[in-house]
Amino acid sequence: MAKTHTLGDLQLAIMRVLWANQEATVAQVHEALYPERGLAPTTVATMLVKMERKGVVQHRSEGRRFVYSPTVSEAKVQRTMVGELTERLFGGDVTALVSHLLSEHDTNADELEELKRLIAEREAQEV
Amino acid sequence: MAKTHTLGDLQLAIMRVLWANQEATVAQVHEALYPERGLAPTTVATMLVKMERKGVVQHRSEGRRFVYSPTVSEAKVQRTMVGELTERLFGGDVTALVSHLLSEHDTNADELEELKRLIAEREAQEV
DNA sequence: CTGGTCGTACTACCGTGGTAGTTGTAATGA
DNA sequence: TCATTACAACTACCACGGTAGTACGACCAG
Repeated sequence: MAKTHTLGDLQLAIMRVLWANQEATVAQVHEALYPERGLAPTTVATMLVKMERKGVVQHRSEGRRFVYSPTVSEAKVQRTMVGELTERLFGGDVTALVSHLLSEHDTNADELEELKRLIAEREAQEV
Repeated sequence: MAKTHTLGDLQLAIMRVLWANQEATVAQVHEALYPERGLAPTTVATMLVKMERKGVVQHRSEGRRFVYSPTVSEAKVQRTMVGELTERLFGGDVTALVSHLLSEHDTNADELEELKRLIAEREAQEV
């Protein structure tokens, strides 16, 4: 059931604005997204209503305006969505996903260094 | 608008059957998926029609039956979908995705070893 | 007081994934 | 030959992401 926290493209764009600002009015979100997307303000408002119904944002009234804030963290959304994709595409095998990233995405030397560092860091914690 | 190669859950399940068997009839796909999903045969057939319209499978007639085969590779679909997710969720930063995997997904020691091996392998090619 | 503007509420529409019933036809078996 | 069955074709729905117009109430400027 809990299809929760799987967001579409626009929804993620809106969340990014909210995550970056803690909270924002419809107008502010619209303003932030307009340059790349050129959406109508009502589109953003409608989407926010849908997102609230779904439980990923909430709002409070400030005068006539609604101030929206996220109710889920970026990390949680990432966890859910990456987990779902890993499950669907790699049968839940995380190393298969990383392996894929290494072979298909042309990872450069710097990135490889960075990855080694991340793993070493992780190993340190592990103990 | 090449939104191509972004597949839903059932579509991926169907593709996995086709990838595993090179080709399959509707009945064979249905048979393969029935245990976990309990779908009607017509559901599979309808989905295959939609997938063909979308260009990810093709079919040839064999007597009265249709034999479907994939027109895109698993690697290509993975590349597209992982790429999209990476873009949407991590602004295209692959190391951010891996970092996320390491911190949120509880990666065990064996997996870490495996990852180091993969990176070393990759580094060897790099030179 | 009154007209425009700001901003939410409501409604609508399209595309697509997912699910399946109904129908028509062709093959098959009694 | 005729009934049953196996299949594909067609049609229909729902949910949801995305997009936006219209309507209505509040608020501000003359």
